[in-house]
Amino acid sequence: MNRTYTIKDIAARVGVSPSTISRVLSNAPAANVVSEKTRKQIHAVVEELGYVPNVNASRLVKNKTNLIGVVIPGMEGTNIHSSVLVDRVFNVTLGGIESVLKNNNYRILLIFKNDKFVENKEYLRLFRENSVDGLIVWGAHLDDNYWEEAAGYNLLLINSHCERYDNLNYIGHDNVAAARAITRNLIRQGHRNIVYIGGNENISIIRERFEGYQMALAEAGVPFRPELCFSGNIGRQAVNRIAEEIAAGKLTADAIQCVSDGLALHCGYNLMNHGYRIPEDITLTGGDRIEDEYAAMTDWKFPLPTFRLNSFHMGELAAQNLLHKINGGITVPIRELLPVELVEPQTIKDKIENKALNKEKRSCPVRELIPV
Amino acid sequence: MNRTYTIKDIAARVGVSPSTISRVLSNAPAANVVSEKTRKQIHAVVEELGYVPNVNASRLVKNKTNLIGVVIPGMEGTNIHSSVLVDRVFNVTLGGIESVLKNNNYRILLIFKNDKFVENKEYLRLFRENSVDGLIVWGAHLDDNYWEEAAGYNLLLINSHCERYDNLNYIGHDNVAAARAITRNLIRQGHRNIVYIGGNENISIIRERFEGYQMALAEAGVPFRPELCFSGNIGRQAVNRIAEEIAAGKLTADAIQCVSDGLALHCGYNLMNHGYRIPEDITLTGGDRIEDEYAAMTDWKFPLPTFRLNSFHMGELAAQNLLHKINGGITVPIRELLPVELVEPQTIKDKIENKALNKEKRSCPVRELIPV
DNA sequence: GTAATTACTGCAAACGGTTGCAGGGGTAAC
DNA sequence: GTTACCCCTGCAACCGTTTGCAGTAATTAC
Repeated sequence: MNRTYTIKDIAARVGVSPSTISRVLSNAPAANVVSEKTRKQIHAVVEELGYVPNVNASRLVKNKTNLIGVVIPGMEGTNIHSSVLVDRVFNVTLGGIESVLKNNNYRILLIFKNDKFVENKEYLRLFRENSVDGLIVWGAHLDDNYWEEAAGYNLLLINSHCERYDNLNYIGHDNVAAARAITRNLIRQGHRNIVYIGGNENISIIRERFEGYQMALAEAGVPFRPELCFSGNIGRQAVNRIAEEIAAGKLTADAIQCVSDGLALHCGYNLMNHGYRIPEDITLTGGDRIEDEYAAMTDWKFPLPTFRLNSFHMGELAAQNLLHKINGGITVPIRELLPVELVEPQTIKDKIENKALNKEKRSCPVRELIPV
Repeated sequence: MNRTYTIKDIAARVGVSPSTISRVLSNAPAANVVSEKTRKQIHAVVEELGYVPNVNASRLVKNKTNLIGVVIPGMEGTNIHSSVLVDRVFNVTLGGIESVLKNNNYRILLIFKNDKFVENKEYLRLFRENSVDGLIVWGAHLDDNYWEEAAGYNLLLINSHCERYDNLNYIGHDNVAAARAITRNLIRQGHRNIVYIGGNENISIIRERFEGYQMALAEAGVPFRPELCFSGNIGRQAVNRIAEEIAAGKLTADAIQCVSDGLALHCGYNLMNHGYRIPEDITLTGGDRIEDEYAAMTDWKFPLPTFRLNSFHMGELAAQNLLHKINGGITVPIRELLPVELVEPQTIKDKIENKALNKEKRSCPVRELIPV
C-alpha cells in the first residue's frame, strides 16, 4: 500500500503544470484542449503509477458529489404484507436506479430513515453538508409533516407520496387503476359481495388501491359497504378473524380483494382450512406479483388474479428524472405514474368476457427515457 | 434555498477565528478546549443559522470519509434459489451493518458489482480515490482472482469467501455444520438414500454445505454416492427432472436434502404432483429459513426441516470488525463463522431422538461486540 | 512583584484538485 | 515586418475545513 500519488506528482513526472493534468483527466472544457502529445504522455504516466484523483478534493472545489442518496425505511416493524415482498420490490427498484446512475457516473449513498428522519429534516442536512447532489426517498407517509423545505431541493419521492406537499417530485405506480381493474373484473364475474382487505391507510399506495376498489364499485352501480372493508395494521390475527367470520356466516363474501399477494396467501390458507375451495366457493385477488418461486407457489395453491408492478422501470425513471433535474433540465415538479399490468390466471380468465386494464391506462404516458 | 454558510461566517458573527469554530464542532482534542462561554455562543449561532460543516472539506483534510462501501452483486441473473430469498437475507444483513455504522457516525456507499469489478480491481480504486474508509464485499466466488492486493486494505468479505486468498477478512456462517446437522438428523431417522441437491459449487456456502453433507455421511458410516448428488446451475427444469427420475424409479431416494428452502419447495411441489406424500413417503429438507409468510407457506404445504441464519448479526459483526480494523484495533485477518440454528417441524422432530447442532458448535465463539 | 504555568485562541499552512485569466509561441494575413 | 489570431499551457487563487505552533492573558507559585 505505497503512498498515493497526487496530481502534482504526475505533473512533475510529465514536466507540465497540475492544471494541465487536471484538464486532461476531466476532459477539458472546449476552450482549453491539451495537445495530443502531452495528453498521451500524461495518460501514460497516470497508467504507470495507477494514479486516481482524490474525489474529495474534486467534490470540494466543484461543489458536486456525483452521489445520489437513496433513503429507505429502517428495518424495524415488518408485518404480514411487508418483509419478503417489499424486499423484492425494493431491491428491484434499487437495481433500476443503479442502472441509470452508473451510466452517468453517479454512486448511491444508502440512507436508512428512522422515525426522526423527516421530523428532524435530515434530508436538509444531507444537502447542506454536501453529502449528495440529489435524494430519492422511499416510504413517505401521507400525513408526513416537515417536507415543506424539500421542494427547493433535488429530492424525489418514490413508490409512495405525501398528500399535503403535492409540489414534491414523485414517481410511482398507478395504484388506483390497478385496484380498480381488479375490482371491475370481480364484478364482471358476477361477484357483488366483495370483501376488501387493505392496510395502513397512511401509505398512499394502500389508500389509492382502496380508492380504486370504491371507484369500480361506483362505476358498476354496486353499493359500497364499509362493513366489508378492513384496513389498519392487518396481520395474521386479523386475517384469521376475517376468515372465521366468513366461515361462521357473519360476513357474506363471494370474493375477497387483498391489497397484496402475501395477504391473499394467508387469507386463502385460512379459508381452505375452513373447507372453502378457491375459486369455486370464493374468489381471491392480490397485488404486487413478483416473478419467482414465490409467485409460483401462489399459483400452486390456488389461482390468484393480481397485478404486476414495473419496479425496475420505476427506479430508472426516478433516477433519470432526478439527474435531469440536477442538471437543470427540469424546473417544474416531476410527477409520473407508471401503469401496472394485470395478471389473470387462465382458470379465472375464462370467466371474464374481456380484460380491460391495458387498454385504458389512467396514468399519464410514460415520458421517454432521457439520457443525461 | 439561501446560500450555505461556512465556518468563516460563523467565526465572523461570533467574533472568533475559524479554528475555534472547528474545535468546538469537532470536539477539540483535549489540549485545546474552548471556553464554555465561547462554546455556548458558537452553538447559538450555529443553531440560529442552521450551519452544517461541509463534509467534503473535512474529508479532504482529514483523509477520512466515514463511509463504508457495501459491494453487492448486480441484478442480472437470478435463479431458482436466489431472488426473493436472497433479497431477504441480503436486506437483513444490510440492516445489521447499518445498525452498527449509524452508531459510529458512518454511512453506506452502495456499490453494485458487475463481472469486471474484481478483474479490474475496482475495489482498489475505491480506496485510492478516497471514496471509502472500508469495504464490505458480498458475493465473492471461490475461484475469484485479482484479490491479491486487497489484503492490505480495510476490506472484508461477507457471507461467502474466496478460497485462494485466505488472508482476506471474512465473516460468514458455519455452513458445514448446518448441512452436517441436517444430514445427521436424516440418518438418525433411518434414511440411507439421501439425495443432495446443491448449486453452483463456485460459491463457498454451496460448497461448504455439500461438504457438511458428506461429512455427516462419513461419520455415520453411510457410503457417499455421487450419483445421488446434483450441483451446478440448478433451476426449475433440473428439479423437475430429478423428481421425474425418482418417480420413474430410476433414482432411489427416501430423503432429499436441498441447499435452500426455495429449492425444497419446488422439489416438494413436483414430488407431490407425482403422488408422493411428504414426509410419509419421502422427507425433504431445506436451508436459509426466513421469518415471515414465506416460511409460513412452507410449513403450510409440508413439514420442512431447515436452518436459520443470523444474517442481522452477521452484518453487525462485519461492520464492527471492520470499524475496529479501520481504527487500528485489529491487525490480523478477521475470520469468523456464526453458528446457524436448526429448525425442526414438530412432526419430524418426534422422529429424532435428540437434536444436536446447538450443543456442538463448530465455529469459534462469537467475539463480543466492540463499540468503536 | 516577578516568574512559571495554565487556559484559551489565532495564524497560517496545509489537504488535492479546478479554473479564470494571462501569456508565450506559432501561424496566417496583409 | 507588423498585426491579429489561435492554440496551448502556466500562474495563482480558491473550495471549506483542520491542526501544529505560537502567542496572549489569566492564574498560580514563590
